[in-house]
Amino acid sequence: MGEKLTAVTMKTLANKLGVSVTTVSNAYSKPDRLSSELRDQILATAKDLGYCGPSAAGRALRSGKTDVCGFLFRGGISSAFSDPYSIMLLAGLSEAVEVYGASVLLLRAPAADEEDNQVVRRAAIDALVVGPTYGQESEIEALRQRGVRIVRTEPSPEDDWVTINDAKAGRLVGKHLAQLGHHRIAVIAPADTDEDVDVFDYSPDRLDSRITPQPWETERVRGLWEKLPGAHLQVALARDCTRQAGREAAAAVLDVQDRPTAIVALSDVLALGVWDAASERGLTPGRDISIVGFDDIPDAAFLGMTSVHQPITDKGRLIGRLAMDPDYPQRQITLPVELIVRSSTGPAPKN
Amino acid sequence: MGEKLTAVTMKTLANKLGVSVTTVSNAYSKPDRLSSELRDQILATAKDLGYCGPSAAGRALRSGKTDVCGFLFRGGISSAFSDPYSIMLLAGLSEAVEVYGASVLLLRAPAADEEDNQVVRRAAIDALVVGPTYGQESEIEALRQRGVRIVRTEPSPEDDWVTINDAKAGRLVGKHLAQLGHHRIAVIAPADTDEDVDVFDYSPDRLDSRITPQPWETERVRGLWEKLPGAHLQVALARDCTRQAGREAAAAVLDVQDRPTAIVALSDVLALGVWDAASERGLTPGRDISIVGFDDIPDAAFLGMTSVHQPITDKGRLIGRLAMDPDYPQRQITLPVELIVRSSTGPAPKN
DNA sequence: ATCGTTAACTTCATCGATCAACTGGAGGTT
DNA sequence: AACCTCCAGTTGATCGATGAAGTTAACGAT
Repeated sequence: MGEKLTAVTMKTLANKLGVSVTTVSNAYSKPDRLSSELRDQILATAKDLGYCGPSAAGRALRSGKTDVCGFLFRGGISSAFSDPYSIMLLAGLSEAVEVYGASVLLLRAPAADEEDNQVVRRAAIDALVVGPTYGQESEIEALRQRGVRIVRTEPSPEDDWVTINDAKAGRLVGKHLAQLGHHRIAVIAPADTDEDVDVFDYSPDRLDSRITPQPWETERVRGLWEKLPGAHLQVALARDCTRQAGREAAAAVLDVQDRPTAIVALSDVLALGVWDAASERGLTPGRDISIVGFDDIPDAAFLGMTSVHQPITDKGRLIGRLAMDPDYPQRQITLPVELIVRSSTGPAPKN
Repeated sequence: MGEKLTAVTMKTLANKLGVSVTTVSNAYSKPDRLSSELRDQILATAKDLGYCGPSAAGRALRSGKTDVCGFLFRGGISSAFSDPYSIMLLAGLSEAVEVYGASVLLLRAPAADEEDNQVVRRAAIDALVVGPTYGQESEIEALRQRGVRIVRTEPSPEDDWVTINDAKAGRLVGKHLAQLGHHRIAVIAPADTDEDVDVFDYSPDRLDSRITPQPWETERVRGLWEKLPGAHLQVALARDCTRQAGREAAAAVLDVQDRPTAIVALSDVLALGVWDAASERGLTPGRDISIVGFDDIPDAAFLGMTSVHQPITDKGRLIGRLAMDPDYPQRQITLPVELIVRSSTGPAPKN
């Protein structure tokens, strides 16, 4: 009987007060278009009736604004949350987006073999942040046509982006290791595969053929290679981008006769795993073996990891700003990188 | 001239194919209501015209479903991302929510002193996950009236929840420390304040008056107290729930004449800070001083922290299920806790 | 006295999709 | 032959709000 048969809408308020629906709408979104007395009266009545402001759906449909910024994860959500890099990026992004009164919607990108996922197409968003390249460009294209602004973390001709110079990051590491006299070097790269750890001698083509080529990965290795002419460069593929996977991959290159004198992990999470693997074998990082990471996440810095710093949180903030503000002047941005030398690297052992 | 004046909608498709809009709609959401030939034809045409599926706004308005689950953060987003607990919870939540084809929307709860934030009211969500209690119940109430399902991480008469028995968690720790012979104990509690570290002798009332009473905090201390009759229990308030804050708070209780023999941090992140503070003073956890945390996060487990384990990711998953499935039978769930004894606790030193 | 302007509202059309109810025909029943 | 059912669609109303374009009345300027 006394059930709530109809929801409270602007119409309810309008009828009760004898004003038009538009006026009620204005009370919320354009306060200067009506007398403040009436506005107060409307808001008071709203509170009385339990009306909690304009419905997002109606508003979104009519005005086309949702005040939501999508964040597209590659692979599973779990992978995103297991890497401090993603988390810090997300933190910066949220912070910036919040300033515009918007929120962040986490979207899972379908894996390459999944059928097109409706989750992304169905998202009600004003802008979409796309992480490291991910096959399904057609979905993104469709969203773009619908007026969704796209912001990427890698250069792209059509969209806005905020990135770092990954090749330079690689070169910084290469130069550092060259100066320390390292010649036998292993690279740990994430591969997103279930297979066993795979180790092979580096060449650009071979790397591309083994992993879904992610620009940030190939660029980093390329830069590294550039500054290490004549070095013996191996690549070990890690199952995914986690500490444990880094540990396993490192094990594969450490447990051989002529182990490398330096190990470069393409991200700090992997580098932490390398550290674990080294410690377990009684090797002291920086003395018996050099370890370098990328991204300079706090956990690694804390241990004394030599790493290429990038302003991750600032990157997130900038991305958020680009996403929410179509008038922000600079729309394709490269942030600086810097090698932070700590205790995990040292001269190559002389044996 | 050739600008895109009108977006491609279902109407566009319907006109082009000479069918009704409803049929186009059905092609997407009710495939069994039309012949598969026609459906294929519609989808093909959609691809041709660059139509990317039903607009979320229209769909949300008419059907009332958004396929979005809100997650309300207390305090700033930054605090949420700085605690592995939140992140693991979020990971589990996302994973579960995804199964229902939905996504997670991150919402920042306004601080107590901010004016009501529209972000929350404007959110287009089917369900809302509310973390540790947060003042603005009226906003939540309004959403509830609009049909948004509320799921909490703490017991609540009106809503669904998934929680742990915090008092029991406290008792487990208390019992453990009692058995080890500890009598001088300090508790590190997060306070969300900018003031200096504050240390005082424990009593339920005093604790409540110092911090915004969060049930999980007060319950944990209460349980602890229960199993430590006659012990000298101090409380030190940490600025917030970060490692650094834990370190500072621990410093305040360590740098005194009769320092406690055991320190209980109300969360593992804080406990890590305590560990740092102890190490800096040359104290070995488990021998010179015992340290206990809660939540059993990987970083702490890795170091050997004694902690009360709770299935955080599963908690997130369950919360997601409750949020997305109104028919899930059990709607108020208490998950088990378990004390994991590691190297950070040991017998109280005899001096 | 007339015109222009502004404040404070109202009217009307519309955003894009979905639901409830209905239709025409093919096929099966009794 | 009359009746029922199911399939494959159609029609029309509607979700809740907002932008564009009026409409008043009051006021000041000329």
